[in-house]
Amino acid sequence: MTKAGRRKRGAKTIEDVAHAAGVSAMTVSRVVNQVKNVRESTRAAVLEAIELLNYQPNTAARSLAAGQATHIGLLYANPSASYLAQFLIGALHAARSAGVHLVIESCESEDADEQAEVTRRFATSDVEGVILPPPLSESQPIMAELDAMGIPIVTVAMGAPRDNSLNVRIDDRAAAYEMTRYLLDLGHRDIGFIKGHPNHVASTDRYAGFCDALTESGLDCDSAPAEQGYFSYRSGLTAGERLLARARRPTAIFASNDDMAAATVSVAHRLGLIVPDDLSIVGFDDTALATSVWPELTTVKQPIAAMAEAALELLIADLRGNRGGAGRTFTERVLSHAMIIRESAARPPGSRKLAAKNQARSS
Amino acid sequence: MTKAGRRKRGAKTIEDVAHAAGVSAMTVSRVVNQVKNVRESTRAAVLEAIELLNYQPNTAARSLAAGQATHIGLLYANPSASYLAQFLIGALHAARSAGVHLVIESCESEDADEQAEVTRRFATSDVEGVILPPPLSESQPIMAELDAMGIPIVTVAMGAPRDNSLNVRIDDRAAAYEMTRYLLDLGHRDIGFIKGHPNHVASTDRYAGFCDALTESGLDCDSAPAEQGYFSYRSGLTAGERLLARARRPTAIFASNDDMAAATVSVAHRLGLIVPDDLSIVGFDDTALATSVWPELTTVKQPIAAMAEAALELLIADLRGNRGGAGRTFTERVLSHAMIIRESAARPPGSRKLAAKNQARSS
DNA sequence: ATTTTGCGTGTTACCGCTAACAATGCTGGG
DNA sequence: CCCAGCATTGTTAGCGGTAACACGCAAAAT
Repeated sequence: MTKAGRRKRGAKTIEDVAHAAGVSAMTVSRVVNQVKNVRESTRAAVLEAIELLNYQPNTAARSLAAGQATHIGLLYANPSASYLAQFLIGALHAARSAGVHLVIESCESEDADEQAEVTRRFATSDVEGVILPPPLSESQPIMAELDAMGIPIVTVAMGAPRDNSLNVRIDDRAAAYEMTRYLLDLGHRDIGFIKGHPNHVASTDRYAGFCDALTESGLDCDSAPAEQGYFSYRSGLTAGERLLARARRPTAIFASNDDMAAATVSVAHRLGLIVPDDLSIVGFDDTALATSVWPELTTVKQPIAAMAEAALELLIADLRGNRGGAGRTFTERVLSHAMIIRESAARPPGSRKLAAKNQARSS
Repeated sequence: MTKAGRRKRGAKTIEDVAHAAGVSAMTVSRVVNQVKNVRESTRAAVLEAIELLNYQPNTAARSLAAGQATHIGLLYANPSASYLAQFLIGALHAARSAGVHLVIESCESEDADEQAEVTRRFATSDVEGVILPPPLSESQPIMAELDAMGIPIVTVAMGAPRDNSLNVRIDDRAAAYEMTRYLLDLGHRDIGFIKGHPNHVASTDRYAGFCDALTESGLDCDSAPAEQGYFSYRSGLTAGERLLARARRPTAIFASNDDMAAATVSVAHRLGLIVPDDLSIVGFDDTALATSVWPELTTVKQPIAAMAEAALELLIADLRGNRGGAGRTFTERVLSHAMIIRESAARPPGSRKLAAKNQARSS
């Protein structure tokens, strides 16, 4: 009677599985944790029992017994809301399968001292590793503080890898190259560019990719119209206005993220330009904003949730592996991006017939 | 030596605290869990020891021992990204203090059968309660499925409370009333309204609040220009266009959420109208979009994160309390909203002098 | 005065799982 | 044939808490 005393309704335990498979609990544990030294036939029997009973290990018991990491920190600072939402979803998903709690905290300040302060308070609680999504993945003060406390870090979308650290990113340069290539193939020759925040390495990479494509097509990148932006909608407004006020107006604009692309769409409309007939506009990130404006934005999709998952996996692997004491080494994971073609880009004005012809060809 | 064998670096245990306070571990547990029957002096001693050692209970051990809920489900369907981000942050925060894991899943389908299907799969995993933020908080199929499986639900921002359920919301009607009152006080008499999704009770409430204020000022609500929207940016575009195409153009527009307000701003700009000089536009929710458009939106702030926290707390309290077996009863929590005055609303055109005078008065 | 309450606290026995070690069985070398 | 050496599996002892119960003692009841 004590046996079922405090147990929850119907939850299967490792003991149930062990009994069903005719082995000991320890063996089941070994199978579940992919430890070697289990005979193939035994493993199969256990797996079958697990399947049969629909056994799901109790994460609380697991981390208690193993003394494993249980709290992973996530420090963020106002990226676009949709970026954050997707990132959180991915992180949460990974956290769940790893049986780990996510402790999230915001750090909005730009001031180095204050960032360090927030970080210290944060790290003093009980996080055993920290995930740093952009833009914090570029913050020196935060990383220095964490390093000093000996807390492992995994950065996301950081361009300048540090020694002895983990990083997850996409190939921004290649992605920007592809997008530019796409515009060039469409027939555009006057392509304007809105740069991202100068502190982000991703900004530089995207611009580099843009130039790669231009150069490849025999165009001079330095003479291509480019304006500085800061990844915000507001900055996109200004940059867009400048670009469209130029004597020789570009027929296409490539903004370094969707927020700035959306702002440019708004500017174009105010000027009475039809997108994409008079002007093509493309973005980067494929955040929710890309599909909420009209026309919907052609953009590059970053696998944000997947990146968050990868980051957490990397960190946990490091944490677990590191308990042995061996120093960890630099690890990076590059996930793949994807071009998302929607309605905001088309052939440049004056090439309609060509457009129609090609449309027919491609269908 | 076995004593410190598997223990993690420096983590304080309940035993440490007990020793420091000169009591047993059980007593510390009682203090931590706010159980009664602890003498005041003992409690103080324990609290002091906790403070001193900076003790933080191990959530894994706690939920293992108590057999408490460990996984709370969160089913969502594309609300605006910034709403979701904020909601997740709040939920995560509360989940952490409760030592509970959040299991989140999306359910985008509008189809009843499919919703039921997703819900069933979701609930079959091991969630012990489910949080339903809008718009899912209005979904009958999902709630019916969950009810059938005996899984407690807490809805957020649902207008039509069910028997035997938990709900968290703000007073949409009062908030909309206040906002309309604000526009009226500014001098507006022709105020257009963009309604929210007809399936949401919040939409009805907001419109009711709008009417309350109008009626109070002796205006007829039925003759006030109102267009149907669906909470999306796109629907705001259409509604905004219709409203501004009217023969008698409103001097102010109250959109039922920020997305639609932002869309209306965009339409106004396209028509060459200056906001707020020619036209005042206000929104609802205070999502990130409100501050990313220009001019920044005057809006109503929903305490989204706090609502998520409240929802989780309510659910957990129910879960814990319910283990006794007593049927749970209807509980609702209404959080307070706030008016956020920014730059998108001003006095109607033609009342500049009055505006200046009042400005002076109010400062 | 003795029993009854019941409050405040300690003891014991787990929760479900895994580290460390022990035991078992098998292979092959001396 | 015995035993080292290895692969495989079982046993024991917790991880850090909490439920349930036992216990001591003062105030209230008989």
